[in-house]
Amino acid sequence: MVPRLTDARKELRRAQIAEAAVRCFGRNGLERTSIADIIAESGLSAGSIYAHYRNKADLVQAVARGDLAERARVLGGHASSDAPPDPDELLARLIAAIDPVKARLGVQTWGEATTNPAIRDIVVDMTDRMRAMLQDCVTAWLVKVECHEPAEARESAAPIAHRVMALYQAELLYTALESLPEETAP
Amino acid sequence: MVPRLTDARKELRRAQIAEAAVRCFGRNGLERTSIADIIAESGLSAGSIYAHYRNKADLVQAVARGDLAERARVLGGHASSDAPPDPDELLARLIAAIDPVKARLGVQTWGEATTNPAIRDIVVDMTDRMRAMLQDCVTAWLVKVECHEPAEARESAAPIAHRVMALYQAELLYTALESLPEETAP
DNA sequence: TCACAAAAAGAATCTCTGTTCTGCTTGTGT
DNA sequence: ACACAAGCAGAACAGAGATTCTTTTTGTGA
Repeated sequence: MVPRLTDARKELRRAQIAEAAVRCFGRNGLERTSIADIIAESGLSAGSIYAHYRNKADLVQAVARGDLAERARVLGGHASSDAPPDPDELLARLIAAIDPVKARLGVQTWGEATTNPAIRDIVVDMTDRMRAMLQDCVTAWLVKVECHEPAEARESAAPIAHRVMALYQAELLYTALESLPEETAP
Repeated sequence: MVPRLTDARKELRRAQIAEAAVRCFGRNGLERTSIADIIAESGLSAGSIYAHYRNKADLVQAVARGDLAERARVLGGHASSDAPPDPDELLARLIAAIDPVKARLGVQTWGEATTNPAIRDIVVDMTDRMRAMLQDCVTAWLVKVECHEPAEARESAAPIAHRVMALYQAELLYTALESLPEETAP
């Protein structure tokens, strides 16, 4: 009993594959991206990809999870600053941080979620989590800046957070629709 | 030179095929629906389908166009009543009219639009048109109920319409995510 | 440095799907 | 009522795509 790729190395390969997949998905969509495309984009081979992901669905799932997690991370960063921004400012910051490629991937993920239970669970879970973070942020603003009572602030924050979330998602959609995917090299 | 299907009959067949396609798409998604699925759902045959639509992309396009057109029609009906509703009421009415199957199809269409220029154009065009209708409605409300000057009302209506649109689209997304597609019969 | 199992490459496979082709059937103008 | 082109069914085809299998390479613990 001896050799196996170190876990760090293994994770690196997974990331390499996932990143290539993100580029392909952003360019051609989840379903129109073939394994061959990902092979070309990553510079790896079929065997290698299947050694790291059980199948394409597994890869798509990992990519979707990663994308949403990153978006949540960015949101967390902008939301939990010392001086809580007002809701308009919060929304403006979130919108400013939107990346077109990720926006396309996100919207594709929504489409996939409508018929794919695994993806649906990921999207719903992440959306709920992000909304909760927004609510925290708005609550902090209500308490610190608007001098609300903490008890009641949390309640009033909920519908505001809901709206910020909705407006952010709509903006994600518009960004996705406005940006054209870059062509693949000839 | 003699016989050809009357135009009405031809349109009927197209509709029959399109409706079957809508059911399939709502259940399995745009890309995971095969022509065989649509054949089974419609009770027609490959030959017949290809006699009425040039290919699958053409059918998808027609379905997307039809779905968006219907949504615009519904919006038009709710928007252009004698007593213009205030924006909250307008939004509530739009949301109440959402059908889960159509919501799923709509979200799938967004996903497809991110990488398919033909679909993208349809979505963008229809979105703009719907936003304009909302703006008309909000303008009417500002003038008739809030007693604004018509000249300035149109301008102030724009951002309100934009927000109503965004909140409506977000709700479409939530409906699509919450509703599970019904299983196909065993 | 060595031994060897895991990992990677790339060919091979096998299924699935869009589209076309071949006749039979049906609706329409006369 | 009839003739005949269009409509339609269903088999056939071609191609693409996911996944697996075989062989070569590579990284790790001793």
